[in-house]
Amino acid sequence: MPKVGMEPIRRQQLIKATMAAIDEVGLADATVMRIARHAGVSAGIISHYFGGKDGLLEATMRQILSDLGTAVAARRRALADDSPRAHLGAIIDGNFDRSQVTGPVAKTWLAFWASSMHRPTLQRLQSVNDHRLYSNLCSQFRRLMPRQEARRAARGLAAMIDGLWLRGALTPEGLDADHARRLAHDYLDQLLAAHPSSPAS
Amino acid sequence: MPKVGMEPIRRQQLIKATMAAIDEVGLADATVMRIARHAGVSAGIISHYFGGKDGLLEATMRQILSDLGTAVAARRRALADDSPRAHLGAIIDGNFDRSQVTGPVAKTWLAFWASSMHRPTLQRLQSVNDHRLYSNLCSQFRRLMPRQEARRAARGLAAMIDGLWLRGALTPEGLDADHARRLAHDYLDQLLAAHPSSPAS
DNA sequence: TTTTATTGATTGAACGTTCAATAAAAAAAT
DNA sequence: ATTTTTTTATTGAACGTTCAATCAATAAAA
Repeated sequence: MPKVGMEPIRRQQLIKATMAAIDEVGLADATVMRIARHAGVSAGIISHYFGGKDGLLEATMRQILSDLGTAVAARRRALADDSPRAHLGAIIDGNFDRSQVTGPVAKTWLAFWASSMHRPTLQRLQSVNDHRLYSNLCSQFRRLMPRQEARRAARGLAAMIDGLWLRGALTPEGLDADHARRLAHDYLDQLLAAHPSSPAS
Repeated sequence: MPKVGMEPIRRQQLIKATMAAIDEVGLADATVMRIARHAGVSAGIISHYFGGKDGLLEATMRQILSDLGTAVAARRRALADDSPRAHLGAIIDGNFDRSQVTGPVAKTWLAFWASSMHRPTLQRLQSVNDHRLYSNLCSQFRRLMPRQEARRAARGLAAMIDGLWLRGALTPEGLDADHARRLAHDYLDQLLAAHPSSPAS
């Protein structure tokens, strides 16, 4: 079947296969051969398109982060009003969309999260993403409260989002996105309730 | 140096060395030889005392969970009053003690968390521990609100605790336990504020 | 002298990477 | 249109490395 212009197709195939393999047996046992089998290709092709296993893993993490960023940005762009609460709500919803919070993506994300502690490349990606979330939250809270408090609120909401999502990834039944979203929104309401310019929702 | 009664000493040594190795290079690169070197012994001894690498990893996770349980239980026993708020506060504080939230323990915990998704033995340990936390939280909230709401509150607080801790494990500077504790307590206050029999703190 | 604790070289399995060989499509030539 | 040539995509066996586990040998206490 070799045709011209296979590169983007194969890259996408292999990234998806990587998530499937990690979902199936975990990052530690996601060998190149298992990933290749998921994609229906041979093991050698991975080095050809990604320079090696590490390149594929990095590309996979990039894909997940990029999907997440897209989901958040789309919801913020579609916002009716420009209030801080609306933006913060959109950020929450975007984080619980996460281009399907479905099993494979969630487990892959957590696996990368853990291994980003010791792989500089992944750590950089994770750190950039993390800073973006924090800074987005912070600048919205900043419109309603002094800097110090805004920082606290941002840290709290970020922790809540990550915590809900982490627990979702670990429970065998998977994340109940609606339930998680509701808890996060409730927390957001409580954070805003103590401050003046927040209309009762 | 071989003496009689080395077993408990070596076991403790090796468990500590396991955390040190995971802190240093991550679970994936924590080989038996590296762990043994950290403990100042040979690689073969691991199989002798733990039956193999898996046995050592399981024992290490058990140790962490047991330390956590001890920290929480101690604070609850030392409580002055028996109010739900006091118990919940003690649970929070115990979780942010975690027998030192210091680097090695925190990173080891997160590493196990991630790999518990695919190792049945670790998953069982993690699940038992998780259920204990949730059920403790739930029964205290239950004293102040109807079951449905108590469940929600317990889920929310558990997520907040895990989220704060997770973020702490990932930031290079490590977890700021005081700050995390304060955020969790604030959230707890907000959860309780909406309900009758909670005196203003 | 017996028992207990420990070592470290060895073994076999598993892994990622490489690369010569191959197969299929595209392009060029007839 | 058909054949030939070139290009692109892919394979899978071979290689070197790394790891966990084993076990005969050893060393120190009892």
